[in-house]
Amino acid sequence: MNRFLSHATNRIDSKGRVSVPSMFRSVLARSAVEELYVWQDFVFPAVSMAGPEVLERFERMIGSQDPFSLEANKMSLLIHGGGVFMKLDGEGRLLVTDFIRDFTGITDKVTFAGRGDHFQLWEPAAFEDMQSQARKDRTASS
Amino acid sequence: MNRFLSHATNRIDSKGRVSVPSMFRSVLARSAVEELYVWQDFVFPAVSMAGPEVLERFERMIGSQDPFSLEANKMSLLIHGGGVFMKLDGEGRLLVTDFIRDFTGITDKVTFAGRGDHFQLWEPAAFEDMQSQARKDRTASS
DNA sequence: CATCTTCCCATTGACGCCCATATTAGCCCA
DNA sequence: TGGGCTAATATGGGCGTCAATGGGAAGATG
Repeated sequence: MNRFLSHATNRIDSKGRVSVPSMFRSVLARSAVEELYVWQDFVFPAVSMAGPEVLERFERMIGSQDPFSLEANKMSLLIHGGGVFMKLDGEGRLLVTDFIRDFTGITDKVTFAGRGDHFQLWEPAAFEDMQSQARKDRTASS
Repeated sequence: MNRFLSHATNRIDSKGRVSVPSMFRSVLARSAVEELYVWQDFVFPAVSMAGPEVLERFERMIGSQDPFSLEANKMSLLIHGGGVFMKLDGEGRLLVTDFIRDFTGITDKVTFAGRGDHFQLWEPAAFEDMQSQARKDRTASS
C-alpha cells in the first residue's frame, strides 16, 4: 500500500521519543524518504509529516506570487517558519520537540493519523474530539 | 538540507549576544558564508539575514531599473540604507545591536525564523502573533 | 583611561548512536 | 488445533558529543 491510512496511539518515553507506526514507516521506505518535512498544520492543531516533495509543492505555490507581497510572505512564514526537517532514529522513532508539543498540546502520548499522502501527530483526546465532530457534521449535513 | 526552516527562540546574554541556532549555522557553513548581509525586512517588523549573494540579487534588481526613477531610489534606500554586514563569533553568536533592537522591538529574547533562502530575527511575541494571523487568513480563505 | 569587542575556555543539558528487553504477531509443525 | 518457535515492533536506557550559555581577559576604539 502506498497511502497513509488508519490511526494508532503510541507512548512517549522518558527521553521524549515515540515510535512511528511500522505501517507508516513502510510507506516512507517505499518512496525512499530519508528526511521528513514536518509542518504545523494550517487547519488542525496537529503537525503533518511527509516527504520533501510536499515542501517543494508549497514553494512552487509561493514562487508564483510577488515575493514582496504580504500574502507571499505570510505563506512563507507558515511553510518555512512553521516547518522543519526531521529524521527517524535507527529504531524508527522521532523526537517530540517543543516545536511539536507547543503546537499540538502533546504531552505523553501521540496519536498518529493517516491522511493519504501524509500523516499527522495529534494529542490523543484532540484527535478523538475532532474526528467525532467531523462525523457528526457529516451526518447533520446529509 | 540547504534551506532555512523552522523557528526557535534563544536568550540574549548579559553582553548582548545570542546564539544562532545550529540548524541555520550549518546551512551557512554549507555555502561557506563568512559575512552575513543583514537588512530590515520590507514587510515585517523583523531583520533578515543571508549570505552576500542576496544583496547582489537586490542590486541586480535595481540595476535593471532607470537610475533616476523614484522606485529604484527608494529600493536602494532600503537595501543599502537599511542593511549592514555582520559576522558571528567563534561560538556562532551575534551581537544584538540597536540597529536590530530598534527595528524589531527585541529586548531579551530572539525568535529565529527560517524563510527558505534566508532567516529572520523577531521579537518572540510579534512572531507568534504574525504567524497565527497568517494561519487564520489561510483557513478563512479556503 | 573607560568602554566596547573579540577570543578563549568552562559548564550544563540536550541529542544522536548504539545495544538491551519486552511484547506482539505470524508461522511451522506435530 | 494447540503449542511453542521466530521475527518484527515497541520501548527502555548508557554514554559520548555537540549546542547553548556564562564569564574572564586581552585587544581595539575614541
